[in-house]
Amino acid sequence: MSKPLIIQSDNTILLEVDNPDFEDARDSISPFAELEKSPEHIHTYRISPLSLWNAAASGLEVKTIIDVLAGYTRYDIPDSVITTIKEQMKRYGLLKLVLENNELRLVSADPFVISELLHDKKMELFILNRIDDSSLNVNPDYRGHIKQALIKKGFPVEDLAGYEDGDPCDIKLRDISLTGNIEFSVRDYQKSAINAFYRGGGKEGGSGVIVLPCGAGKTIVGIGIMSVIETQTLILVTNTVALRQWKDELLDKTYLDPDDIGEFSGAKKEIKPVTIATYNILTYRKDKKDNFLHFGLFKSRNWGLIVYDEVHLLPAPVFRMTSEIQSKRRLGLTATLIREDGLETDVFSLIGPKKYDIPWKILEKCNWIASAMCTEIRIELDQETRFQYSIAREREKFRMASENSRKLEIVQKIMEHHKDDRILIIGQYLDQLKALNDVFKYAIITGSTPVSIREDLYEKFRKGEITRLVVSRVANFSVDLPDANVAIQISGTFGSRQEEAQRLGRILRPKTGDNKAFFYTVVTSNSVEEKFAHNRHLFLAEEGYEYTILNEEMFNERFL
DNA sequence: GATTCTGAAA
DNA sequence: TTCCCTTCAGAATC
Repeated sequence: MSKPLIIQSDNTILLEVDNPDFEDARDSISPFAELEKSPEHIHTYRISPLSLWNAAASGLEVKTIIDVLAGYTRYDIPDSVITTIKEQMKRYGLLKLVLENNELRLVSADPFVISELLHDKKMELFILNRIDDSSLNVNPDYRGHIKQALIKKGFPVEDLAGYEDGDPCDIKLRDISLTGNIEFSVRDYQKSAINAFYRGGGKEGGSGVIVLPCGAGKTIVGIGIMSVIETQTLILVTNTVALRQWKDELLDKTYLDPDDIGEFSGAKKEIKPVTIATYNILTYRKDKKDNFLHFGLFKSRNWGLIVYDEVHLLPAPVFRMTSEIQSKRRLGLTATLIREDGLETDVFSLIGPKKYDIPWKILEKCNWIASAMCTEIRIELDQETRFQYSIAREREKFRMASENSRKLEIVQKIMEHHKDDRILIIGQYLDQLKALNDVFKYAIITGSTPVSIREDLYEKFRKGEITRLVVSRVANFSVDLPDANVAIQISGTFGSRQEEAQRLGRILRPKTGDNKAFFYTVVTSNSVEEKFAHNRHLFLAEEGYEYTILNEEMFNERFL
């Protein structure tokens, strides 16, 4: 039997999907390579510097990587690829930040690296003086900036300068959760994540990112880490619902007193030993020229740990603030390290390297999340719109294809097929959703739906009083959106992988019975939408999900 | 004092 | 390149 991998000298890896070893090979290479393309038969992965640095930081060794590649490759591994792996892996830790004699020092075993830095214009600002061949004394105020500058030069610094402990805070986990009275225990993979973060105890275990899918209990990991470090903690979240959730979970899973947990948002400005704040309020400015009004929150207490929830959404100004507080322990939590704005290296150097992740498929096997069947249905535009489309300007085409009115028929057929299921219909355009709702008269939730009505509908949906819910892009943000077992996507943003992950996450909470969920995407064929839809698949393919792609004829055969 | 509305920013 | 959602502060209203 031939092997599934072809490794090319441009550092790409071709992976054959129909090979019996496909799944094993995929899971083995994903810790150090990023998926780039995923059409039907051959997937393309890339071994990039960043993916190798993250791998090095999470403890993977060169030998392990080369053994994996050697085990699955069809032809010899090109020498240049082996060289790249060795070189880049070595780069992580080639420069280290350490604290010696109360001075912040950049040290390296390689004197040439040190002399290279001494002759670099950009580094002049940071370097105080040269100590010897292997170490430089640098300005501690620029700890974050130094790491940012060096990673751009291709040197991911290993930061061993240690952390300030922060004021202590008694955070103990309960054995039994308050609500529901169920015995509460941290799952094995959550324990591994906590240990990975705290590896090395003090110095190494100070900062980094933990990657877990939606619904896998990132909050629990965060709380677990808080209970290990036991220090006053600042938690940053994306919105007020998440804020409320963190608070509820903290009260439910730890012995913290409600008086010890503060809420820092538009509504309240409390600062307590554990404080939860929104990104939004931190980046608030009266005027573009103003300073950030609430920047002081970072320094208002002697925090020992800063938690960044949904680190892939971290706004740029918060990065800037973060570079000022590199002596604080930092934990990033996310479902995907992918940022559409390419700030991945900033996450690496300012929050920290990836410390732990686990493929979704493995959680699925253990039934921690539901298994999902993904189907994409491609349909034509009707004759009239097709003509309009052909003469439309490029920028209007995407919207026309997205709002293809024939999508309604397909939605209807899918819903008939899933008569007894709980269905979310997710779309991007309000006009489209309203048009759909004029026909079906289901409950609809958009940004302008008041919170009280949202909660009422969520509640009814949870109880099963209503089984269909039409939602706009609120589906991407709203944390309290109830779980369903079928999602139908009728339009989406320009190829956002994140969005796809988020929306699939909506149906992944474990189900009673056979633990199955269904994810449908309806796309206009031969249009720009098709191209973008393809890009969205990338992330999911990386996590091992397959898409069945049906044209209208095939769809009708299966669904009638 | 609490709620709801508004517009701006991202 | 889009459109949309969210959040904030401050004003208006109860």
